[in-house]
Amino acid sequence: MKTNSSFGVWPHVAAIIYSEGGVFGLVDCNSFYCSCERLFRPELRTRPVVVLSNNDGCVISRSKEAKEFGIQMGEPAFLRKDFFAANNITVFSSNYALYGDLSRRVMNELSHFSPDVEVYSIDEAFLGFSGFPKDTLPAIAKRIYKKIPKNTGIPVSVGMGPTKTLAKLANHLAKKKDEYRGIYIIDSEESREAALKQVSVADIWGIGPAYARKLEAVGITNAWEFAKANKHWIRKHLTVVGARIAYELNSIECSSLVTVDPAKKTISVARSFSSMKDTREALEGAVATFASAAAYNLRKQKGYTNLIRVFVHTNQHRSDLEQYGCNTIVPLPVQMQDTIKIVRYALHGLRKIYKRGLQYKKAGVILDQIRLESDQQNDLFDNFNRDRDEKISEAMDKINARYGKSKVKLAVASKQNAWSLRQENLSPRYTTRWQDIPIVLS
DNA sequence: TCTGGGGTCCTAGGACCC
DNA sequence: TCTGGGGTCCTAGGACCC
Repeated sequence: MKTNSSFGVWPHVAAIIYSEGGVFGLVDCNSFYCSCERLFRPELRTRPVVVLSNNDGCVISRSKEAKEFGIQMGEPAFLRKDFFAANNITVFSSNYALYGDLSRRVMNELSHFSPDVEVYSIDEAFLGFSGFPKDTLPAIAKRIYKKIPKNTGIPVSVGMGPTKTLAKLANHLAKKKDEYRGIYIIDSEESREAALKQVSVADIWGIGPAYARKLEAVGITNAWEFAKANKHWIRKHLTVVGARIAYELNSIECSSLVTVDPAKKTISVARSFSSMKDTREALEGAVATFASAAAYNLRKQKGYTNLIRVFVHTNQHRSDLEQYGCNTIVPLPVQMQDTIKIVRYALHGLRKIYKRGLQYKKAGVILDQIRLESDQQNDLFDNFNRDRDEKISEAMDKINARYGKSKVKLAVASKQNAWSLRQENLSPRYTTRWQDIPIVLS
């Protein structure tokens, strides 16, 4: 490919560089899940706290105090059980109903600071500040830093910069270095250089362990060196993804704000079982339940799936047991969205891969090739009663919305409680369940 | 006994079409 | 002797994110 631009093989970059320079903010909640739990347990405010993943499997959130104990992200909880007890570290099972609700409150507060908010994940958002006078940014950052904890109880860090990657990097510094007191703003060449020199390549947004290893192997260790490195080398070894990151670190915008959440292209539901399962019936119960949940999410975004994947595998951490893992693709004759058909095809897939006599630890269902309703093509030879099955799903959704999740489900999804989660330290749903709302005594 | 879950994007290669 | 080539779609695998 040959172009006239001096950007050679990156014409898309040439197109972007001449657009107006923006300003982005990244607001990130500190130890989000731990902060949510502490909100209703004020006595824990200065105590070490950790939150565990589904099934109480591994550590997924740590308070500052817990990090100081050397507890790592992703550590298996059972290895640390005694350590937690010995050091008086409070442990919570994850409570997504609570975190989701508090996340909505934080995002709502953030929308008061900018008309352009990209909710990037449950605990962070990008804000657009293009057109805001540069000298107002420090005051805005300070207001966000104070207002969010005041109004929601959740502490945050604030980063700002001319690209999303720089805002993210600024946020990283704001959070990691106490001297910045939760705020870092890149608004000059000096502040950009100072920031890049303090961040190692592995901590750049988009650089994972594999890319970091490649960079370190050629002597590139921090973000400043990466930004200055040869772009052809980067393009070749880190693909266009790496090249975009390098440009963004040089204040050249390659990624813009996404303020409407796009429809998902795949929807997956998968769980590890709290204890291993060996019967086909138990796996059928799990797969039917996962397929039902996935189908419900599919209908929520008004999508239709064209292809279902089903997978199962044994416990990979048990070298003493026979290992087996398999996934299968079930192409669908017509696109579909109703629970009854999706469960039927998912179970068909399971029967193809199920092997007798093994101890299964995990299963999952993935709906793939999702298209929007408006794109739907009717198949001339469609011999299903689409109308009937879709009406049943619609009725199930209505009943469940009114009387509670999973009040109505397919019989097969009730087969044995194969996949029930272990949640030994679950907090109440303080904000989303009437019975769990805290009572204040005056 | 016990090791999470849900996504996206990029690339290379094959199938298929005209 | 000479045995196309471009476009699109799909998949698998790898890398990344939270």
